[in-house]
Amino acid sequence: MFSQTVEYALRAIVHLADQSPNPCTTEQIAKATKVPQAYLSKVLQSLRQSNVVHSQRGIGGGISLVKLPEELNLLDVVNAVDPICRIKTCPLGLEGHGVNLCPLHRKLDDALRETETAFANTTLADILSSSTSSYPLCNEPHKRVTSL
Amino acid sequence: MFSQTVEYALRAIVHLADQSPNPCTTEQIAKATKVPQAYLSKVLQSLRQSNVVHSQRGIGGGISLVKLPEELNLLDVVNAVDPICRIKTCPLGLEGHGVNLCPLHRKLDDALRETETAFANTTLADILSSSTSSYPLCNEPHKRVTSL
DNA sequence: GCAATAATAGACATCAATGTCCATTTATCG
DNA sequence: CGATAAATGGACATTGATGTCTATTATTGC
Repeated sequence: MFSQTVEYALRAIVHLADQSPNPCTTEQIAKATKVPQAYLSKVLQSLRQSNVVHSQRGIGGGISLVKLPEELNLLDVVNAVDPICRIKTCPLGLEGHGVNLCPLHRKLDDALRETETAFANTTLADILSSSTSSYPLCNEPHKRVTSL
Repeated sequence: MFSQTVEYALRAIVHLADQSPNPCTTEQIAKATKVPQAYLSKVLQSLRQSNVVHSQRGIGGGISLVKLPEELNLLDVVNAVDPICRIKTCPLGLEGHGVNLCPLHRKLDDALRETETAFANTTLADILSSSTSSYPLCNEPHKRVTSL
C-alpha cells in the first residue's frame, strides 16, 4: 500500500540517520539500501526540495540529514516524496457532505489518520535504537565512519 | 494511499449493501456512485471472481452481494481488488532478517496491520447504520426498491 | 423464435510511477 | 588551471493503473 518511492526514501533516510551527521554519496546509499542508483537520485532530490536532506557537490560531498535523527520523523519523510493525502471533503463532491464525511469515507480517513499519527510519532532515532534482533537494513550494525 | 480502484469498489459495495438483497445493474451503480461505468464493470468483475458479489445477466439481472451486509467487511472488499500486502520478509532480501523484520519494516508492517484490522472489524452493516450527519454516498437515504 | 436487457471479454488509449542514461554543473584537490 | 568527484537536470524507456469502446454471450419476456 506504500509506494516503492516511499520505501526507497525511508531506506535512504534510515541509512543517512545511521551515518549522521556524516554525508553519504548517492552511490553509497544505493549500495547499502539496494535501491537503483539513478532512481534514488530522483528520490533524494525530492527530499532535498522538501528540506529533509542537504546536498553537497564535489569531492567529500554527498547527502546528509538537515535535522538530527531525534528531530526527524517518518511522516516528514513520507510526506516529502508521496504525501499521505487525508480525505477532507466528500470524494463524490456531494453538497450535503463537505466537512461531514459519510460513514465510508469517515472510516477510510480514520485509517489514514492512524497511519499518519503512527508515522509522526516515530523518529529516526527511535528506528535506530529500536531493539529487534534485526538491525535496520543490514545484517550487522554498520561500522561508523568516524567524523574527521 | 488507497487506490482509485479500492475507492470505486467500496462505493459500489456500499450501494449494493444499501439495496441488498436486491440486485443493481452496473449502470445504476455507476450513476449512484459516480464511477465511470466501463471501468466499474472491470472492478465488479474482480469482485465477482473473488466471490464477493454475484452477477446475473439479462432482464431483471444485475449485481448483488453474496453475503449479508452484516457478514461482509471492508477487508473482504479491499483484498478482492487491491490486496493489502503485509510485509512478511525483509524487502532487501537480507539473510539475517526473514521472519524478524528490521525496525523500519516492523513499523511499516505495524501500520499495515492496524489498517487491516480496522477494515476487518468494519462490516457493511456498520457503515450503513453508522450515525453521521451524512448518509453513505448520497445526500439523502435511498428510496429502497421493494423486492418483488 | 425474436427483441430487449444486461453482463462479459478483449482490444485499445492515456497517464503516472518506476527506472535508465547521459551531458552539465559545482566543488575539491593538487 | 587541470583532474577528479559528485550532484543535477532532462530526455527517454518500461510498466501498471486507469479509463474507453465495441462485439459477444446469456437471460428474460412476449
